[in-house]
Amino acid sequence: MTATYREIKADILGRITRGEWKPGSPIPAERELAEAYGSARATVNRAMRELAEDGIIERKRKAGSRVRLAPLRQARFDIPLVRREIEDQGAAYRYALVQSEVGRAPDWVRARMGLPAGAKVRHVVCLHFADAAPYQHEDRWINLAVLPQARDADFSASGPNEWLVAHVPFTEAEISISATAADAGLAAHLACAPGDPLLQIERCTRWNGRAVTFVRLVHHRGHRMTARY
Amino acid sequence: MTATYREIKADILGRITRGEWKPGSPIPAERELAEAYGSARATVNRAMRELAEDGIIERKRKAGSRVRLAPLRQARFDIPLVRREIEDQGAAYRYALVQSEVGRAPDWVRARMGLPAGAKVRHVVCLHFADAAPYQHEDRWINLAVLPQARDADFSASGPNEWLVAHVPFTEAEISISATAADAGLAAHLACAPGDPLLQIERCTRWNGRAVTFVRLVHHRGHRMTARY
DNA sequence: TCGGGCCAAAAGTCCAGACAAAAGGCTGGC
DNA sequence: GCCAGCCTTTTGTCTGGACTTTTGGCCCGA
Repeated sequence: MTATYREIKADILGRITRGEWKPGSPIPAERELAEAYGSARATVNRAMRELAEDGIIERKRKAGSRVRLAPLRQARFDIPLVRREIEDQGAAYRYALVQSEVGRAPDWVRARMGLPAGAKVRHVVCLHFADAAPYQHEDRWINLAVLPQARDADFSASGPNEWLVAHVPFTEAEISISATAADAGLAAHLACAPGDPLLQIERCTRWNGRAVTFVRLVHHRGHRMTARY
Repeated sequence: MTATYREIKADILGRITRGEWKPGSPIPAERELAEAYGSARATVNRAMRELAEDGIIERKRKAGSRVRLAPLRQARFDIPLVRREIEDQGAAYRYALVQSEVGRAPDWVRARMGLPAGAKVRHVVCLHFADAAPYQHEDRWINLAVLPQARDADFSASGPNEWLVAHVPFTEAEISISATAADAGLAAHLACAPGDPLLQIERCTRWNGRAVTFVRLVHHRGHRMTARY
């Protein structure tokens, strides 16, 4: 036999999608499957583990594996750099700095980032264009207590995200997606009408538990994020 | 030594986040790491493989592993059943059917689902409440050519999603997120003002390449999807 | 200098066996 | 009947070894 873990995974998935093994019903134990496929248990284990990661099956020691009842499905959205995102669509990327200043963080930013009163931040507003059309409005706050070098960084030619990936090691982040209405400023920058519904992504990045940067990305009218699973 | 793959993964990740191994720079080969950690190469392999899946490092045969330059980060959003989503928030779930009919799919739905002209569909509109507040507006189209049993299913007491997970085996799906403005009907159902920005999720589910169902989920004003990575 | 072909290095996979860790279920005492 | 504690099943992980596949880099010839 000598089935690869990919073949085993595909075969099991096939039995599930064809309805051979129904939601809630148990799947044979690893030993049995290993014998059936003529491979080592480790190989079956890898196939099953990946199916569990994909949210297709549930596994419990002693109780065995079963097809998930409620398909707790998860969509993976890639979050590339805006430049990449735009260039991958075959459009020309252009960047424009709108505003840049250093000062004390306003209360709502302090609350979001968990900063102490009077914390110094660098505030940058900029725009990302795909060809001639505005694509994304970026409103970024950088915690100068963690990243003092950001005070003097030059964001006139390229965006703060590109500077950040080059200067900050890997971090944790919390990301949230919502809908917002264009105010006058956003409408002017994104070439839409005030009140238009826009997709907004907010991300707060932390390093060793301290907030490094908070960014609010508002996309052009009609933008959609797509994923497959 | 006898390090577990979790410990190895955490240690490598630590070296990366601490900046010890910088973006773009190479990571020692599996053999070397295995020796350093005093474990088998398979164990190191698993740690590295997961780091690659998480988008932290890049791996290539012969070339070795290196810390990713552009952190192609991916956010995972769980998409549970609405009932679960609401009950997990500690609110009481309530369901209400608004409209249900069988007929020919309008053109825009046919285009979205890839159906032939004149295809018969069941169209269901319903609402999901968290406690007394409207939470989500569901506009669903079910392809009766694939699921003829859906013609006579009773959606007056519980939503079509619950019926579907019980009657359809696992499927592929395409999901997309965008912002939309409330029209008069949505405003009335979701207790918001016309024109309010609302978060909209559209999902088209396929089985063996044929569209099973297309659903448009519009959330209450202010809803946000959150993920961590 | 350029290109093709070969080689070796690195990741990718697999195996057979072992032990670890949950956790369902049984049994016996109350 | 109920509960605690043990037993056993099942998954989770690890080992040391092997073979496979990919591919960067070297060598050599044109």
